[in-house]
Amino acid sequence: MKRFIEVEQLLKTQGIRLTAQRALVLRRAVAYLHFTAEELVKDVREIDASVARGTVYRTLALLHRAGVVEKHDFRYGPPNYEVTFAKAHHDHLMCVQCGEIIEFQEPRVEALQQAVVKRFGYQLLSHTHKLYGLCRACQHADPRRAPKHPHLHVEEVVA
Amino acid sequence: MKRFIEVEQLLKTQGIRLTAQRALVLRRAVAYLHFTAEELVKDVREIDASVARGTVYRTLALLHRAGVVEKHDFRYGPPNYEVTFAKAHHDHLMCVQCGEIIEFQEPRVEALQQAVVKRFGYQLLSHTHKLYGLCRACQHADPRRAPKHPHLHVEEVVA
DNA sequence: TGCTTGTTGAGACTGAGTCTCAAGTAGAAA
DNA sequence: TTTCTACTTGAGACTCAGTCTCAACAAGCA
Ligand SMILES: [Zn+2]
Ligand SMILES: [Zn+2]
Ligand SMILES: [Zn+2]
Ligand SMILES: [Zn+2]
Repeated sequence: MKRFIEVEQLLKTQGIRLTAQRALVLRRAVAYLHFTAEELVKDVREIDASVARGTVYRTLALLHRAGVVEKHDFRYGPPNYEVTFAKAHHDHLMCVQCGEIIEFQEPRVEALQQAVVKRFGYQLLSHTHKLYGLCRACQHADPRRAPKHPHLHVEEVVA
Repeated sequence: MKRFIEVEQLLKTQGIRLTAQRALVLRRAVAYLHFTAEELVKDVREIDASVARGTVYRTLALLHRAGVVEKHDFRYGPPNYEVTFAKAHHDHLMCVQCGEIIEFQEPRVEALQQAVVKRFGYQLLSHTHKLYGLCRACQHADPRRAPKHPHLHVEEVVA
């Protein structure tokens, strides 16, 4: 809820109108850690079926432009979105077997990125750094047992 | 041409049949540094219009399974493929303005990745590390001049 | 030669995302 | 309030990349 209100204020300062539909989309988005666009569509429409798919996509794009939402192209499954507003920068480690996503920070890598771009005369704008592997459980489990990239993590349930 | 023959031999040891269609797809693929699936379809069909789209995709998947081709999801534009067979591991730096792609190696980052996964008890299988920024030219150029993510780099022209 | 299996072309199909447009709001002005 | 304008929306058609199906077609083999 706190995140929701912070974002609400940010949008106001940017002159972006927070309609009822947008508020619902945002409220559901901040409830997730990572989510796909279609998951969010489904989730939102379960609460209010009159909200059109296009509206969810438009709002997602809006929030992205406003710097509230980031898009992650994980190699397995469809792209993932994340409300990164008011969250420290982090990169991701994913279990290719069960789909668990871990967020990590590694300042030494971030520093080396600057060194790399300097080598080529580039100005660094952004980066993605994703590690893929097997979590401890999946290293030992029967590979036929675990489902591939299932459910996403829901942080809290907002009514 | 050398790469083509090396790959040809690798496929033979894996018992994968190199049909005329597959050979054409492969021959065109090794001519590129990075390419999209649809670009390769177009390219191949310009030489032999009887080759079906499905065949190009199937061959790409085949080469991927054989460890010959890698897929890169750059954030801008459609996914890119690369024949990485007999090439040293590298990561990528992309200019978001003109689309230039630079390959770089940074062993210290590779080492730190191992440290990260160890922290979480993971076994590292693979990773992607992409830096996005502005090349020297685009930092100074009028932003309206340069086209966005254009042409891909062709390494050699194979008849 | 026939048998078996793998491969292909053609085209239907899918899923994710975009676009269009008429109808519906929210403010701002009067 | 009413009116004007600009923004937003729902509905659904559309696009594009990629996948699937299947009948026809080769390769390799006995
Ligand atoms: Zn980072
Ligand atoms: Zn995250
Ligand atoms: Zn690397
Ligand atoms: Zn490369």
